[in-house]
Amino acid sequence: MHPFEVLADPVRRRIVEVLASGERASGEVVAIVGPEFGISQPAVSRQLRVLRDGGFARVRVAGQRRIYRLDPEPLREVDAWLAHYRGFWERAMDDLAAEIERGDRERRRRG
Amino acid sequence: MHPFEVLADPVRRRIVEVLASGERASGEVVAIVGPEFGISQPAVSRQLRVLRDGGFARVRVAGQRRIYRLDPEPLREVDAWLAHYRGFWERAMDDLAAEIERGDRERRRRG
DNA sequence: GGCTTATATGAGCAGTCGGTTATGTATCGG
DNA sequence: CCGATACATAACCGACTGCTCATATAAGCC
Repeated sequence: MHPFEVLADPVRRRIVEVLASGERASGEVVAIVGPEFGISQPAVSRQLRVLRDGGFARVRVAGQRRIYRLDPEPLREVDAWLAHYRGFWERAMDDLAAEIERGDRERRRRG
Repeated sequence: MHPFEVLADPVRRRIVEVLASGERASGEVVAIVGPEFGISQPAVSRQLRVLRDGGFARVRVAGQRRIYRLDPEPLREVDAWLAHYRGFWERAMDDLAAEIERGDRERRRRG
């Protein structure tokens, strides 16, 4: 699954957010995210699986707990994809700035 | 539609790519993207609509043509979201570097 | 005006996604 | 061992996505 596809779901984005603050057991993620979205334990568990399969999360078994930890790799991929367009939008920003500048001059000229 | 949701589709990502290289008429986008994905004109047209609705593209009417131009705003949103995690993966990179460093010392020590 | 070109939209349909309930599989604790 | 706990998976289902073909809309050209 493509990273963007994984991040298309709000529950998964939220889980990424949660995991970014540190490792969490599956049950902890359920306790946080479940109520927020009004979804059940299996629903969260499946989203964790998608994150795993998508490379966003690693699991470690600790007794009866599964500890999830964020893997930054796919996020870096997204960043790399985005980097292609960074030049583009900075240029657009410059154009906008130039436009505003031009408008200011215009208004000043008119008084 | 959330930017990530818009970018979840490969056809739409490709169209963003195409538009990043400059304005294109709808028909030009169809001519490029259609064959690449083996999809019809209406299919491309509908993806252009999703990009429009998602704020990724602006249209200008020129006679019977519709000229599409990329709007960087949603891309910047994605970048902003990602920025929260940039620190996280840089830290992860440092950890990895430290790990490699440690491994190197280990190997050196063992000869 | 009537034909052609450019593009969008409607209707219909198969496939996928994400949810639910029910159940399976380990591990912990007495 | 056995019940409780933590988590994953199975089976099912409704909603949504993205495609197709057919058609609508509007401008360009003679």
